[in-house]
Amino acid sequence: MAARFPLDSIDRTILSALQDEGRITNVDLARQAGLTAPPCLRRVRALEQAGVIESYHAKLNAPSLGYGIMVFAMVSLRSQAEDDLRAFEDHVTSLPEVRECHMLNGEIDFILKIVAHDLQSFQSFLTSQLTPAPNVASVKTSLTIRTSKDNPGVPVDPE
Amino acid sequence: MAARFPLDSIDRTILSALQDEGRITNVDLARQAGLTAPPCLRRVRALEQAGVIESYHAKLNAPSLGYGIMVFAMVSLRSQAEDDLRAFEDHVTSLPEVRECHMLNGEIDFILKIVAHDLQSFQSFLTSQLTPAPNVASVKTSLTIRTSKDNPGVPVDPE
DNA sequence: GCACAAACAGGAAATATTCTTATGTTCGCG
DNA sequence: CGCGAACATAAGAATATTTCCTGTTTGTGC
Repeated sequence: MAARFPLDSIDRTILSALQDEGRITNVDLARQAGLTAPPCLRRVRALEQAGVIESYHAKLNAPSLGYGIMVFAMVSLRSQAEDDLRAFEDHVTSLPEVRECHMLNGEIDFILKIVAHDLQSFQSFLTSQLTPAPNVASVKTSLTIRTSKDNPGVPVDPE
Repeated sequence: MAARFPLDSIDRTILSALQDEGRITNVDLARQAGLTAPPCLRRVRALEQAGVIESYHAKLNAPSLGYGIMVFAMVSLRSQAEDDLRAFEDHVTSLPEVRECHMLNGEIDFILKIVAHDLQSFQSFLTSQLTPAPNVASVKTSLTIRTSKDNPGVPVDPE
């Protein structure tokens, strides 16, 4: 669903509002978009169908759930053959502590966003699950001290 | 709202469901949690109030909105004095292309997640907004080739 | 140029569903 | 036995969703 779609100004207003406030009611959304409820809902459904809206999620407070640690890991592999890349991706996909995995260009092959309950459990995760994984050449990790900006998605220009 | 809160198994079920599916109806959520609607809604409201649920967001398809490029930028500053760190954070907060800004330990001071319409607009953003910013010592950027995992938030263990 | 039909998008009204509040009821505990 | 906490039931209000209708635009044939 790569969704090439002609998005007009009303669609963008809707998308921006839903990205900011995913549980806004359709009535309020329609008001913001300058529509009545039915056509607004039709547009939302069409945007979902087309894959422009991929999903909806609650953003949770990690510390409240016992996750006090967030780490970025820069991983380099020994082989960059497609099969080996896939194998690594499959491996990290199966690890719940790994929340994001992005393949990069340059010397670093992957950057991972990892969460953990505390430093100790992160260390044990690192040495038991990540560093010894097949084909891993090097792992450099950096602890997050604080996050000053964490906006979802992309800017939605009114246009 | 750092929210220390005793979360029982039902709360965790609710949080997990909302993190996965932010627009689930309270009726369905209650069914999953093994409750009727009213106590389920009370719990959701309490979790929102306590800051365990911070917000809700639609996840949008970036390419559909014309954002084909995602980049990680590793930034080092000349001074790590708190005022200088804050100044840099304030600066990137004002840049819509920068979606995330995390302060790290070690040699790299910040990692930024940046989106752009294309390589050209990213280059111009980089050279006009980021590299020449006050106190910036070095910026290393890595283009995202593909993202194989992009899960929201944290794992929610049933416990 | 003009009439017409088809396709499209929005609005109004009606219905179904959900949310929300008020009011009992049960259970565990002191 | 009384109390408080948490849930269920029930009712009313708000919302979502469907259906149908209207206006506009587009393209076509005369």
